Amino acid sequence: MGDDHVKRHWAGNRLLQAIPAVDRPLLQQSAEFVELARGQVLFEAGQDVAITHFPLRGAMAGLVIALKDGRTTEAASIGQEGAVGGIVSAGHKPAFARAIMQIAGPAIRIETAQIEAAKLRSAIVRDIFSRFADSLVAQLLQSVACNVLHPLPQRLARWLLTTRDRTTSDELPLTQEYLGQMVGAHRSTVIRAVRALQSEGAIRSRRGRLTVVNRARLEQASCECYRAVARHYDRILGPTEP
Amino acid sequence: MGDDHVKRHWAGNRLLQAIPAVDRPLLQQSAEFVELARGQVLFEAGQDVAITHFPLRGAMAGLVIALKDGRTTEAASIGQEGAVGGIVSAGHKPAFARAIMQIAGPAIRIETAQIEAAKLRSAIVRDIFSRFADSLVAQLLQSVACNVLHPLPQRLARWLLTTRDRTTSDELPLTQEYLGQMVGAHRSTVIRAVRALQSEGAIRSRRGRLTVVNRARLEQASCECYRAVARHYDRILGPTEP
DNA sequence: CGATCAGTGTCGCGTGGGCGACAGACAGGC
DNA sequence: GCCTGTCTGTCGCCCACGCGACACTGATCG
Repeated sequence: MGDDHVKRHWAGNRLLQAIPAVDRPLLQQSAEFVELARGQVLFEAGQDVAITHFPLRGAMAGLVIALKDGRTTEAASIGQEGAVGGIVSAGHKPAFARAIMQIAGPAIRIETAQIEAAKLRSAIVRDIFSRFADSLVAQLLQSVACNVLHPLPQRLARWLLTTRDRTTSDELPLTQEYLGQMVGAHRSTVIRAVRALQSEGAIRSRRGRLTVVNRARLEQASCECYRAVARHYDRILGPTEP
Repeated sequence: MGDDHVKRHWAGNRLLQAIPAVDRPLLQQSAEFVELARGQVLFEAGQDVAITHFPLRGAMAGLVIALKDGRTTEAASIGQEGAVGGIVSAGHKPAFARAIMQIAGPAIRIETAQIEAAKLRSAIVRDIFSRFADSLVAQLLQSVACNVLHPLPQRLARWLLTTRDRTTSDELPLTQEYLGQMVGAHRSTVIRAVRALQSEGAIRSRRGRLTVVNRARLEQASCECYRAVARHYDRILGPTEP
């Protein structure tokens, strides 16, 4: 309920931060502060999404598509600039993808129904969520093209850059095996790409931890897709501080 | 304006058809019936989307991502089950992708602002568009995964199946070169796949025209992605007649 | 009726990357 | 300390597909 953590961390998510003070009480009432572990599933494909999660600084969730053969890919990622839940579709509909925590961290959880209520009441709230939905779709559109047209090394660099943006941190705690599942590539392929980036001085890779040491170099190694989406995010959601 | 064609063709689009009679007048007033040619651009990336198009039977639009090097891919397709315009994001925001007619045909065009007005007034209208937005996102999510995990022949079969569904027609007037741009593959690769499908008796290919002769075989040749998305469409938008 | 052009089909080369096997490094637990 | 499990790194095979070159065929138009 009216958790103290909630108010303290409210501004740690850009969507929540943008909600005008007048409209906050209802949301804050049903809001809870939670710590989410890596790998934690927020909802499964096919489930109704009763709760919407707003990742706070450092945390990142992913929308993951799982195939019958067990392989998975991350189709979109969401960090402190957005929310995971009934974002695009209002009301209760079965989720199409699984939402899973890719990078552990704090979040605020609010009942989706409350958000819907707030949207009905406030044009600004509607606008805020609609903007984020638009950005999310942009991310998806570009990823569809990127996945089919760009070789893995560039896509990997792109993924690292976006993840850095989502978490606002240069330290990414993840194994390369995991990384492979994200970008839909084999582990050995990932390693080759990681090593290349490392020898260019863009990143540094240690056991279970990956550090961005030179953002500019990384951007140079990435395909244009990163910039294209980032620009749209800035335009629609307002610029981000690095 | 109150074009006679409009009322006659209104039910040719499933979204418009679902709009309750009470809410129609405002929309119908600003609606126009148009014939759209293949290759016609509905809006460019970066433009504001003032007009929303509702394809009618036979017509299909695509959201296309263009790269700097000139290559393009279709990230999503929209037919008589949906609309192209300010679907996900309300209000006027720059479009992220280019919308282009992939298969020529009729459509109804309505000012996006009118649709927004109708959404404000009617919960059902809101629901209808929100459902379609949800389906569109599902299509995108699956495509991201599909493009990275499935080989071209399966993806091609999937594309043909969805296109068949969008246009509700077994005759697809398109060249293989064009087909290649859609699925993001080289022409020669497309031809190999087409020939394979043809020898399995799933399709028939003639100059600038492609015919689905055995839907079941085509579905067998496709990856699971087709079914996954089609099921979601049925669940969210209601079942389609074949 | 040939000329031209758009579209289809064939082939071979080169490579990105999937896939599996195996060998080190670095932890934490005993 | 050693042991076990997790993570990183290397290597080689092989196939899908990008890419370009070239030949064929059906339409349209003077």
